[in-house]
Amino acid sequence: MLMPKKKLLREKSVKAIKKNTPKKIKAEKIKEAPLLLQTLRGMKDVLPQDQPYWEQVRRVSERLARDYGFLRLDVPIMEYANLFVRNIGEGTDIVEKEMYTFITRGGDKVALRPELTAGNCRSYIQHGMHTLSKPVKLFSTGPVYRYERPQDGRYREHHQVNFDAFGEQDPILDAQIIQVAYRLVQLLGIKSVQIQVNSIGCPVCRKNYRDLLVSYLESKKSKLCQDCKRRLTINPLRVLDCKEDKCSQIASIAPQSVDHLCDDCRSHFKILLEYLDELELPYSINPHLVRGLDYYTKTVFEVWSGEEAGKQGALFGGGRYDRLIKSMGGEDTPAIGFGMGVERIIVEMKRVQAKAYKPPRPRIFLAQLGILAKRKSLKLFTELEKNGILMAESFGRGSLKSQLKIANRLGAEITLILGQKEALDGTVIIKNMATGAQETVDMEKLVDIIKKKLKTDNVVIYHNGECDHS
RNA sequence: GUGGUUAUAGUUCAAUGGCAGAACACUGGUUUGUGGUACCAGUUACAAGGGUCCGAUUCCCUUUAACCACCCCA
Repeated sequence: MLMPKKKLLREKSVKAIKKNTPKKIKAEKIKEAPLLLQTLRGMKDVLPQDQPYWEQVRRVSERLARDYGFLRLDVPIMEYANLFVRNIGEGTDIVEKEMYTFITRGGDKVALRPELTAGNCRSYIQHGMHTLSKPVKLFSTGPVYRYERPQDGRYREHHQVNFDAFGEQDPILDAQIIQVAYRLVQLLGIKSVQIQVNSIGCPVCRKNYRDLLVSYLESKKSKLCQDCKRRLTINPLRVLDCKEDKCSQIASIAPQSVDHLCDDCRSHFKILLEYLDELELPYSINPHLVRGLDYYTKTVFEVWSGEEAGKQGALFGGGRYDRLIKSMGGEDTPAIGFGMGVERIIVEMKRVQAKAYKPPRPRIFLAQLGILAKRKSLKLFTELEKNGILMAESFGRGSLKSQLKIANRLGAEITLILGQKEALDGTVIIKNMATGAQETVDMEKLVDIIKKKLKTDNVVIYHNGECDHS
């Protein structure tokens, strides 16, 4: 029942136009920016001072992707809106009120992606990746967009790191994905975490369970909070992780999904737990763990910070989505994956004082004095750079004093001084910043001498940042 | 989307219904081509708009934004 790709795509675009013409925004509601010098609400600049954390996340996740055989996939940040509406679920808040949806000049109803999985699946089908040897493991990372009220670590534009594996239903893949998630936080320096797992079953046993749960909750309906009364019809599973005391009490004695799985799902879950035991992961079964997106089946999991599953929320999570590819019009392909929010994990890294990436720092400062020297210094810098010697400079500054001040602040071990006299003689002064000793050397021999000095001083040229891969 | 707290310099914080202050940071200087400390000097702010008032950064309203709790999720 594989629909022709072109037809599938065209059908979507036509639907997209017909369905849901955009609600007209009243003219007076359209706001011009009061201040141009301000980021949009919920959007954030990643400043140089925060880059070490971002770089750490990039390095660690790319390394894990490589080590566990995940190939990188990048897909556009925009897709037909219906790709998300249909696959994430029409009733979910994400598509109902949080998507950035708009009509293009060409009349296509499109959306900025609110998550990565749907686009990855689209790409998987569109490019016939089912012909690759299974499992097809994909790593993706990039911005996603949700129009919601911002808070610390939660933005309208945030970045996710995603690991997905397609085409393998063996629970060993579930275990491996969870292991990757665990390794990821470990390598990021968040040592104290707990993994919670649950199984919400396949569509069949899930529906049976859901009916059971609803009838149970109906009997207690009067005691539920307002939100949960609403959830009861929209997404009853969500009642299970309501934080209201009265609801969680009711939830605590509610029927549990793990007790009502079909044979296949139960054995899948049982084998997964055996693998997790074998991996010695700090996991626990949380029968109240349900995830917000409609496409999940069987295994769902979350990574929590701290030893106890206390008040703190999940850092990130994921699960199995065995039906998604097929429902999108692809071959029946089981899949599992997880997504991690970068901003949120960085908040946690800072909280636990995790190590961030330290870029290589220049050990040498190049100072110049006088018009001729200034002119020559530009080229000298390049000559040294070509030889792999990393330097700092402050060409715009005039006085030697201020340049040495900078050199000192940057912690340079050596300052090269090129003055008027040296520029004429074809020499350079090498000044040891620790001792203050100076020597004048021939410009020709400079590269060799520097290299030698850096070596004997036990300084590695281009020494690598301290990205701990223990 | 709901409720709450907040908004003063690049940063962290003061004070005040009547000329807005510190620390750190930044720039320069303390003689002519030499850094860390010290000293001196300088740049930079009342989020935006309206109202009350002789006068508002201060009181009130609106907007915008940040943060917190919901909601939801990463």
